[in-house]
Amino acid sequence: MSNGEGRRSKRADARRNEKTLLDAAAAVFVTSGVEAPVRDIAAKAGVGMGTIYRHFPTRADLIVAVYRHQVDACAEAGPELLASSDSPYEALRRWIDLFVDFLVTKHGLAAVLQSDNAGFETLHTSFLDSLLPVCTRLLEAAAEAGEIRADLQAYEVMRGIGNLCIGADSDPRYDARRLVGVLIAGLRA
Amino acid sequence: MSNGEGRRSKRADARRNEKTLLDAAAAVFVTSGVEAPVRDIAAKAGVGMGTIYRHFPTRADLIVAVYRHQVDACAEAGPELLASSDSPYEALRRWIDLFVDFLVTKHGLAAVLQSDNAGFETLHTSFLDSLLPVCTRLLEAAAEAGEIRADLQAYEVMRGIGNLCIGADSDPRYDARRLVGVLIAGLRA
Amino acid sequence: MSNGEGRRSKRADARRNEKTLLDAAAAVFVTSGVEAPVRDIAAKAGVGMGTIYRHFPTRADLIVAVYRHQVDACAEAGPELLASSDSPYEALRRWIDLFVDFLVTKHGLAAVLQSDNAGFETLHTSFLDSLLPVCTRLLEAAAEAGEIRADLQAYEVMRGIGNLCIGADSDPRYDARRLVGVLIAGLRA
Amino acid sequence: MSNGEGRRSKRADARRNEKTLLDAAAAVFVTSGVEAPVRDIAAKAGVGMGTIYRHFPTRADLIVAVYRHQVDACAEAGPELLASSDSPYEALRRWIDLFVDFLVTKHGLAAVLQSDNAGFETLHTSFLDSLLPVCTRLLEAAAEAGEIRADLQAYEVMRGIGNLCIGADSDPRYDARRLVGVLIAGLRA
DNA sequence: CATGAATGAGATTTCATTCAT
DNA sequence: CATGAATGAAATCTCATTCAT
Repeated sequence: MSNGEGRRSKRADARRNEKTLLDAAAAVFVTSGVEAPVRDIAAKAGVGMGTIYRHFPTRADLIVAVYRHQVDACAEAGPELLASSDSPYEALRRWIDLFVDFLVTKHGLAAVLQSDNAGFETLHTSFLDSLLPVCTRLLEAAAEAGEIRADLQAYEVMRGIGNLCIGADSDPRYDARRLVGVLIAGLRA
Repeated sequence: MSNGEGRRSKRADARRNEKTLLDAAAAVFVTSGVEAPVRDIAAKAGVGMGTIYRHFPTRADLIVAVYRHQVDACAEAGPELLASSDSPYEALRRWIDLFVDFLVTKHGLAAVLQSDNAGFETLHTSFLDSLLPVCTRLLEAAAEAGEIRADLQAYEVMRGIGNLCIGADSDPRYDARRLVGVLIAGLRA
Repeated sequence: MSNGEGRRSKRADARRNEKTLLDAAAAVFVTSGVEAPVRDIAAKAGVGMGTIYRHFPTRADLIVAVYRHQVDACAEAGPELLASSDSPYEALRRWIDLFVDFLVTKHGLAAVLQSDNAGFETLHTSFLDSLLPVCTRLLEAAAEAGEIRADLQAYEVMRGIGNLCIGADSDPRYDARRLVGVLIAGLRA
Repeated sequence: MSNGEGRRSKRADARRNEKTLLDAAAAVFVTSGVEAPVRDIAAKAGVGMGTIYRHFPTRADLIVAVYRHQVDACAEAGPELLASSDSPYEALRRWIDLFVDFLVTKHGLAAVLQSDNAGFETLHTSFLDSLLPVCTRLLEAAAEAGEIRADLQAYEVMRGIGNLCIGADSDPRYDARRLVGVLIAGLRA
């Protein structure tokens, strides 16, 4: 085996390894929530705990990586929805649906997103960096079209939606989607 | 000292002590949240941990006791507001303001209120028992007056409001009161 | 009420009180064993825990008092059995039956009787003071009659019997009476 | 270092550590009994408490491991004694000597062996699984040879012996070996 | 003298994080 | 670079014993 190939295969290995890790973490997050013991995730991935820590020094790093694709997809959907919807408000509504669908299926994610625990600062920031501009854009468009009030920051709206999604999966009497619908209705001018 | 007085003075003592406990717990809850270690609360009160357990066997019992008065006051304010407000919707709005004021000043309370942890079941139940009938009454009045949609359960509304209050005290960019206002606006028919 | 009467009735009260205590302790010992929490005994007696401690400073004192009558009765039965039995060995056998009957019906008593815990020293001593002379007498009589070996101390025999009774009530596969029978059979010359 | 070696050396390390643990536990058991606090055992071994729990999730697991070798040796000695002794009864007697020697030197072991505490169920079972068949075999052989009565179960006999050994080490006036001798003598037909 | 509230040591158990192999 | 054993701080809860009322 040549050095070049060796190096390349190592990189490939590392990528595969990281993929395994993220899949395992995602699976454990579904059943045990995003605060599941590191040991459980490592076990699911079939690696040592040290490997998790090497790739993702903090839990926030791991969570960010696990949901990176879905968050990016959500961010990217914003402009498309704005272009394809009948109105900015409709685009906003549909985009928020996407965001809510994402959140309510992630056991415990909404909860850590608003956690004031210092360790989750990164997570908070990362999600907001991706989504806040999109949400801002949609809110501005709807506000400019006179469809909604103009005095609300995207940060507040997203945070509110995030909060409404907390614990949505463990209580059949509570329908986060419906309440978010009420909130969005409340934005109307 | 007669037996009667003796017994009474002991009870008075215990009551005084319980007051100390509740004050200490309230204080610790403010700084460390309602999930603060029992040891910390005991230390703050200047009592042994056993004393906490004697008075409040579970953490839920303690939290309920700490906030009992405020919850009751909130519950009692409902009918009064309904009688004194210009409209049922206005009464609802003002009552919810009270509820939100209560929640946002209780570090971590909103979070445990929606926790699916079995230990907090009592807490959950206790709060709902007091407040749900009041909220139901206000929602029905407003719905009957045609001011709001009639398809939302009080449970959902209260839970939504509770969720919006989570973490409200640790983030200056997030104003739970304002968002709850948006939610209430969204109830309009 | 005269002083004399007052004093006498107080003594009567104290006696009644102590009787209540012992009955309650006996009852709790039956269900929870002789190491039951002091609180439980006090509750059963309808008195404060301090009252228990006043009358019986150590647990051993309480246990001794609870079983005083039965131990005395057992001690007194010795000479009678010796007089009325066909042989000293037969008297010994029947006396040990009494002792075993006493022990196996006292949940946990046999266990604390051999405990090396300093607190139970009194208990140990008290029981032995009453019963050892009786047992010694019976063993000597049987030994002198040539029915059993003469090299065993009463202390050892009683302790052995006590040990064989440990846990006899919680295991249907173990019959302490039968094993004690084997032990007594083993004493034969 | 190859993977194979790396893995093997790690296991060797863990084994060494486990040995340290067992030695420490054995030492603490001698001085403080088999119910010594986990913290004490960890301290003696110079490890964290978590290490104990990792290797031996329950106290019963630890006790079983500490005495595994001796119990096995005792079990294995049974057939040998049967083959090498002058009579089955003699083999039984000598085997029971081994068992008693084992028990009386284990502070508190005999006591937990008959404890009805659920946590010690495993311990109880483990010991019986090893020793009961051996004892049964010896009793049957002696019974068939007409040397002892045939109506006693090995369980009862072992339990009785175990009981006789309780507290044997803390009382110079009590010689468990001698009393067990009496019990065994009592088995004679 | 009786009460029972209060004390607080002590035991168990979990899990994030480190680091020797 | 990976492993997972080890660490040990934290938190909970119990109950014998004391002592203010």
